[in-house]
Amino acid sequence: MTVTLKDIARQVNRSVTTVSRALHDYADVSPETRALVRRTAEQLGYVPNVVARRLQKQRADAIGLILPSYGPRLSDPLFGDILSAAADEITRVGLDLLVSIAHRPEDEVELYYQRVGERRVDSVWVVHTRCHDMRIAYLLERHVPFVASGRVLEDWFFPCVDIDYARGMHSLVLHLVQLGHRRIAFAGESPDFTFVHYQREGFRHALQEYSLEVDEDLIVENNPTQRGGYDAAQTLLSRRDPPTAIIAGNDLMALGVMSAIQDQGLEVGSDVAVAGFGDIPLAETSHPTLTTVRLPAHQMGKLVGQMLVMSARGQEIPNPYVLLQPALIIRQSTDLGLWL
Amino acid sequence: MTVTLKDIARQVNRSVTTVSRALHDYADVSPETRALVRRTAEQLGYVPNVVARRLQKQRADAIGLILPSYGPRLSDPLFGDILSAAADEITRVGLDLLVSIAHRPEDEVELYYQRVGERRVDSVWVVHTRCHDMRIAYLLERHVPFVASGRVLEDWFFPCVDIDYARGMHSLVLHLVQLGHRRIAFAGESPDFTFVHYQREGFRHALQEYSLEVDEDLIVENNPTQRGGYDAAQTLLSRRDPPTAIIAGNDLMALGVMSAIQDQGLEVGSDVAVAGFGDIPLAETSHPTLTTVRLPAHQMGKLVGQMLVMSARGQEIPNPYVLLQPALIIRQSTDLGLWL
DNA sequence: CTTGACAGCCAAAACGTTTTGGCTTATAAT
DNA sequence: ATTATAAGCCAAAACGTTTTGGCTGTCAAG
Repeated sequence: MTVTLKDIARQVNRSVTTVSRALHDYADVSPETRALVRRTAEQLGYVPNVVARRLQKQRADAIGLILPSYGPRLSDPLFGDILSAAADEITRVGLDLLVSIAHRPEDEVELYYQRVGERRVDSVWVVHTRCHDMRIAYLLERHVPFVASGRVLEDWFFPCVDIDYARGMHSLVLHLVQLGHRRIAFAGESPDFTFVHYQREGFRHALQEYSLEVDEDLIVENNPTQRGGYDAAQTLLSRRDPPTAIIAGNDLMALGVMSAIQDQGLEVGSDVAVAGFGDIPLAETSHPTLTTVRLPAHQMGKLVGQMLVMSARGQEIPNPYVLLQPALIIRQSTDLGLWL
Repeated sequence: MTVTLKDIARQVNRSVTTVSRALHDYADVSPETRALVRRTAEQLGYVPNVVARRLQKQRADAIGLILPSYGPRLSDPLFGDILSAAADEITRVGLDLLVSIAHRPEDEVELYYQRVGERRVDSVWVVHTRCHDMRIAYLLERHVPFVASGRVLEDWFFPCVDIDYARGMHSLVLHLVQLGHRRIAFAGESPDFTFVHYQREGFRHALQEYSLEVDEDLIVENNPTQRGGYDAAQTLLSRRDPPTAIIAGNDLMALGVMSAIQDQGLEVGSDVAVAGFGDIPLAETSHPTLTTVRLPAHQMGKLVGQMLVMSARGQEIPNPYVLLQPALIIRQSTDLGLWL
């Protein structure tokens, strides 16, 4: 049925050893034999059995990704881009990318342990880090190779790619300050997540740098959805001294913020400025178009993928700590002059 | 370093055979031995090596998904739901889900062959079928086990889950006809895709059923994005006898259609009715909210996952052809009376 | 006392690769 | 004529598991 090295060996009257070595271009195989083996393998339709190879080589040739079903949605446009870029780098070199779903945080850590213990994967990819991430503590403790997309606050050493949210926030605040805004709000996800922490930190620092008072009541938390943005904006706008600008933790929230403003009979851009993070496709086509911080998703995925490959091969990662820079994209939601 | 059956065997003074059989609850192991083995395995932290097991059992215990990077975006909200539901069913029973990325259609078929040939996977998942799908022809010809989400037009027999787009379209047209619409347009993706074919077919049939003329000029094709919907709507509205209702092939396109209508100074719902397919979260929060055909994404993923598991195990699939029914969700974009 | 059944155990083979260490044979150097 | 070198090949072991077929001893039935 399925063709093995043994079949080729029988056909060409050589040993399995020689056939294997011929296919791997070892020097101790004569050119004639090599050619013969090659030809026969081709003709018989030989395909190496990766499972056998893995057993012998004691490597899984695979990378694990455990997706929290409760956490970052697969449908997040940016995450989709990151994932496909990383998957590309991983499969390009013949490794597999295994995707599992975890329903509860406890399951998640358990799954990491299983996957690595069972030798299903050589390295794992940790996404959506928290400030104090027990997954990372666990993996470090067990010496499991991994790469994280996202930092932690602890001073631990591990390969990690992240985006400089603080700086993105800084340029956003500067932009708003230059437009004359003095009361700026931030509505983001739970600050347990590292990126939200850095968004908040960048927010506070920037305000201070421009000598604005940091009003903690203008920093609110909600779900990372349109609904969450909508609700957060309603809360903010119903205060007796509402903000004149609202920065949302992601673009979907920003769209929700815009809806809330419009539902209150106010105009986005003139009455209240709005900005988001991400630059998803919708940001460009919303009404008004959305000012946002463009996150280099593809680049991030590509880098993570490359680092995961090195990690899985047990190679040293030359540059294990990368911080990517985002770009400010100014559109109508903060600058009405951009109305066509 | 890593604990194997041999280590346990040495420790408990039994053979590897007995240890293996003890752990698998074979009857020819005494209760005492079984308990001893269990305890020792636990204490030593034994985790079975799945690669060795796979080699012996001649199964990959894995399912392959090859995602066209050019085709259905991972970021499609519905696809994300389908994927996570399917991944859940697959990983729940200990199988792996392997994700690869294909950049060109040719690569894709090649990847299928490789993955199966190399014994990386036992079965594959074909998504986003075309009316005449060369992947399916190929897999059938080579007797590769697979499950498709989506039908083909040929009368081939293979396990497949799909959604009854024609019926969804039918209920949408009925809804619009009841509201008095006589000139209804459809803007969808390329009819090469099976689901678009059935959307169009359902569209034509429904019009005929309600004795409306089928104007082929009102059936247009564009990209499955907001931009595509926007452009399609502009084309349709610039005709000398424009439609009074536009059905879009998916919700993102429908949002684009709404933008185009609004940009022309018309009102969505009163001047032109709009409807979509999918019921993504945005549909509920857009202005106006979007009438749409809700597609049972989670259910679909779950079913596909279960069928893939059976397929990978070489089991007979009891019900290999399932057609799921969608539900019409009426909102403001077709029925202004629903404005709050 | 013999026979059969059964409980409990295990050696060995198998899955398909890669690697190790050596074995020939031929050629070149002494 | 011997010795060293190299080219070309291969048997066997290893990776960790499961399965096959058989072995030994005990006990009950005849």
